[in-house]
Amino acid sequence: MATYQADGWEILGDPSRRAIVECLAVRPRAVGELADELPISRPAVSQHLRVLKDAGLVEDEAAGTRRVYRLNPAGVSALRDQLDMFWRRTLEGFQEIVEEEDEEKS
Amino acid sequence: MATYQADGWEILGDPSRRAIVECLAVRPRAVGELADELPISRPAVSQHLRVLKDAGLVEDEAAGTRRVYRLNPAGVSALRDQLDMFWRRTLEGFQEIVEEEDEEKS
DNA sequence: ACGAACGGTAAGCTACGACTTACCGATGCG
DNA sequence: CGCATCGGTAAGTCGTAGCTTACCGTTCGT
Repeated sequence: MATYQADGWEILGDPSRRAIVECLAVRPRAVGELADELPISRPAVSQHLRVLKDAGLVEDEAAGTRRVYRLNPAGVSALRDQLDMFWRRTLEGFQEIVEEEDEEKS
Repeated sequence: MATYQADGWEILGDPSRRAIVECLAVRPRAVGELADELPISRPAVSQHLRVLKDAGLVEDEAAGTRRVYRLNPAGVSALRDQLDMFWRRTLEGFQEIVEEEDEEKS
């Protein structure tokens, strides 16, 4: 896999990209369909799809003159894990502090 | 709370900010200490801390001439929840697709 | 075989975010 | 009291991510 994980956060840091992911989560779509639902142009969508594809988050499939994109299960869960790692590392040392604070969450 | 959640992803999208959070997770620190451990200047750290504070992720406490920052448990878990919501929404509709794919990995 | 639909790519513009230097107020110490 | 340390703020620079328009190749339909 030459997925070359671009840090995860960089990828989902962009709102348009998150929208695309959420959109594809509902069901696979062609590029034009995505562009219709988003406030950006079709080329912009194409560029985002490229990033998502490089990250292994989506895969594409030719369907006639159209190109249908869908989420890639493996890529999605890989990214999810990567982000979870951050939280794990953070909350790990952080746990002690929380315990000191005890009841703080109102 | 006028925390005004700046979308979560925007906040942790920046590597320096993530580094600060991880750093504070270990133990509270003064601004200068943070600047020493990071490859950026002290004012830059200050600006990041501002963002993190506005987001309710950290809280500060005056200690003499120094100002000690620490993670805010409530803010951290709130942010975590917010990000989890994205995953939940995404994976929800996505689940069906995964089941269709069944064994597709490898 | 021609025209239309679809989508990827190139080139260029723009806006914004991160960083720096410079300055200032506040606090602690001799 | 000055003097030094610490940190927040202002102002300005710079890089880059995201967007658009324009163009081109490919595929389907008739």
